[in-house]
Amino acid sequence: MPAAVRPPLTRRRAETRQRLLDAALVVFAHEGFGRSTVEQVCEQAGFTRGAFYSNFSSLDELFLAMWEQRSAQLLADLQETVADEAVDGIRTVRQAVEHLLPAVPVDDEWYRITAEFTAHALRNPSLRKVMAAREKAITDTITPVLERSLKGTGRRVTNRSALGQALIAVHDGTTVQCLIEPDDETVQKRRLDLMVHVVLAYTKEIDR
Amino acid sequence: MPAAVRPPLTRRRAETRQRLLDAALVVFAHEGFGRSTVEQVCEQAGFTRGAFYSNFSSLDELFLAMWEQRSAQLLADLQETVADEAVDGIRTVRQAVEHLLPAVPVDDEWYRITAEFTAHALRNPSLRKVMAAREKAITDTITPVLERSLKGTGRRVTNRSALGQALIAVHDGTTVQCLIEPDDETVQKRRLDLMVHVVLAYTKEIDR
DNA sequence: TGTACATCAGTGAACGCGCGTTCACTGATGTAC
DNA sequence: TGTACATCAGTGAACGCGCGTTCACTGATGTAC
Repeated sequence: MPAAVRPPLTRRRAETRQRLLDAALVVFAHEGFGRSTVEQVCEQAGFTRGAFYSNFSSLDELFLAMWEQRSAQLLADLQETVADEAVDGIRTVRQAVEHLLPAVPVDDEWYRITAEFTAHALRNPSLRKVMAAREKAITDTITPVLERSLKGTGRRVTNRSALGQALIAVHDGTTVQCLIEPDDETVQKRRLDLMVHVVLAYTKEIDR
Repeated sequence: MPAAVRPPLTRRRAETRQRLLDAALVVFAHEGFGRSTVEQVCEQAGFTRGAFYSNFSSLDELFLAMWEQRSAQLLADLQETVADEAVDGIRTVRQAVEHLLPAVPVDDEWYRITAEFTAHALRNPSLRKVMAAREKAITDTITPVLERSLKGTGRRVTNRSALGQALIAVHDGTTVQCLIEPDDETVQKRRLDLMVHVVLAYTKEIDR
């Protein structure tokens, strides 16, 4: 019972949309957004091109819808994964980072898409806003989770939003490095080290 | 007098190649690599399509050639800019970072291209190697320059290559943030802060 | 330095495919009685 | 619950454009004498 400003959106229609969104992820990751065609997306989804135009007005629109849905989903998954985990055993910042990092998967496919979306957003002011909003959402999700993990370490965050921003930058920057050299273990280790250093820099010991 | 394994490459030919490479930068930055066409590049360069095929076998090849040339050029420029500058006045790590950071311009156009090249490289193993090599070249250029700037600060680098890797990650990660929110000064300031923290983490005081 | 010739490099027309976009249509879904 | 009808949602054919790719050609460049 949607308080429809938009047309009611029947079940059939919602399913078609979703199949197109799912197909978009697969095709864009494989071909690259720029090289993808309406035809390819429809074939992947098992529809004819008419179905596409009945649901979206352009590939750009589909790309945006898919990216927003997917990144929201990733955040939700992250939160769910980490929310109920015990943090009792965590005594050091390194342990806290080791606890969180695996919850953010280094996903090849998704990263390709994000990189292209970023490039795309840099050409389009309204997409920049979408990306900026997404970044804020990530910070808002990550920081509380991190603070919870830090409880047993005797340290507290000194500047929440600066830490959030720093972690995103480091996360994104090191993700590329990990994906470019997937067999190099040092890259992975240094990624973790760097995050630990950053968390240390933006927290301080609680004086009692 | 090239020790030609490759055909001698006359001057005319070299100029045509270069004009195509320059045109590629403009067009790819504007349209995105995936959305660019041979026709557009040729028009920008002032040639017909035949000229393109006489010099490159595909847009992919042109993209790679352009990216390699450009990023080598950026590194060379960086080195030249910073090489002769005085570092006498530098007494703190913050000053050292403030000295270096402006030498690496935050270039919108170039970043778009790099982001797409990254996405592209993630689909293509031999391009991954190109990117990995590039990253090594960056580290090799940056680290000595940074060490020179650190002379007056009484600190020395503890792990060159880890620091190099960390700085690249932080640089790339924060560059996106700066480009996404170009009007937000905090983002810029925090970028600098983060770099300072990182340099501090990977250096230590010289004990005398 | 000038001329004749050979090779090279870019021209531009031609071909055909693939794709975006539209639209009359039909089968699926929902509603009223 | 069943039937008749209305609306909706995706089909698939059709159209045409833009582009990739080729190639016989011509004008530019280089070389030998």
